[in-house]
Amino acid sequence: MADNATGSDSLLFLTDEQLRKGIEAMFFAYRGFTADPDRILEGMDYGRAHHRAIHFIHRAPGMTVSSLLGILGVTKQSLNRVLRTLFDDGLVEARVGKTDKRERRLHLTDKGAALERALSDAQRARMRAAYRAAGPQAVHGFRTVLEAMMDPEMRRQYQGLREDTP
Amino acid sequence: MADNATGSDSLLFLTDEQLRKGIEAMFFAYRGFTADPDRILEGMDYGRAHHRAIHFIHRAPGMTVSSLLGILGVTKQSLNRVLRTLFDDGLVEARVGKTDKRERRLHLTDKGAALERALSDAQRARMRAAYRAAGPQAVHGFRTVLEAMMDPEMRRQYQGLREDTP
DNA sequence: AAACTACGTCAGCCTTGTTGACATTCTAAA
DNA sequence: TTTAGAATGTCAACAAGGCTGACGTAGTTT
Repeated sequence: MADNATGSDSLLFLTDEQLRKGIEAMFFAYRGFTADPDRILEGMDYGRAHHRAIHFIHRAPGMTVSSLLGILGVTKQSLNRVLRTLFDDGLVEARVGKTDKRERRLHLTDKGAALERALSDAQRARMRAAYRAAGPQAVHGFRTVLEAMMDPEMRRQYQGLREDTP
Repeated sequence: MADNATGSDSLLFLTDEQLRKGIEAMFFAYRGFTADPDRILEGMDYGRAHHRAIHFIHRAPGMTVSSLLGILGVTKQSLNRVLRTLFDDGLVEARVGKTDKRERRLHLTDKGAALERALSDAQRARMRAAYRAAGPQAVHGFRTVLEAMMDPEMRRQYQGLREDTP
């Protein structure tokens, strides 16, 4: 439990009203969270789904299609539609697995990495501004609560990603 | 700025790596955030869009269509499709404005309030568990960072809603 | 050889967003 | 008192990005 620093561990932070505020904060903040990348993407032929794929391929290069599927939590048909355009446009390339040739190991091309940078620069800029305004203590709390909100399976994905090159 | 409680206001919390963790935390946590209501809704003819409308009508009864439009940030055509089904199914009713008869003041019916309760009970349960696990300090930080992430306009919506009955 | 796995693909459907155009009713201003 | 504008509803068409179901092709494992 927390360290009761205020002296009033009054549980007032668990009232329905406080919870409602938290719920709405998630709703409004998520809009801000996606707004900047969305603005960059619009006009291109891409959307938020492409952003997510690019993000996670960048994060763990060499990731297989099925592990990306697991992280994104969509069907392979849905992901495939996205990946196909990324292949066709030369943003992502798939290399046949070394030990298991059925696997497609996903990597960003230079072009893909450039777009990734543009998107994540925009998203990080907002995040950085928010972090800076809130301070390190708040950031720690922010992360703690978000982690506690995740489904256990997602929490594993969140914590467990590593360089996916065996 | 923050109160530098740790003695090391090292700005290490602003590294790209820390920001990336925050970004992914938002992504995974938002999935958990919507999962429970989505489960309730599926099988009914409703979706997340209906949930949002119901939530905000509950929160500020008597709200006009255009202010709901402003909060949700969608087009009137899109909202109308949702509202129409809610009217037809008797979850929401529209009362003509007293002073301005062009306005439709939105209210939940008993049936609508019942669904709202089911949805928000589920969503609050997860939120409450997360809050309790994280503790009051963390919750405060959570809210602080989320607020700082919002667009200014959305922040006003977040802070400014009041009983919308003039 | 048979079974299973990883991946791709076709086809069709749904929700929820978008634009554009237009109609109605009511308010407010000239 | 017209007239402009605001609040709302609605029709049509389209797009993104989810979904299911079915099927095919490599490659692996048993």
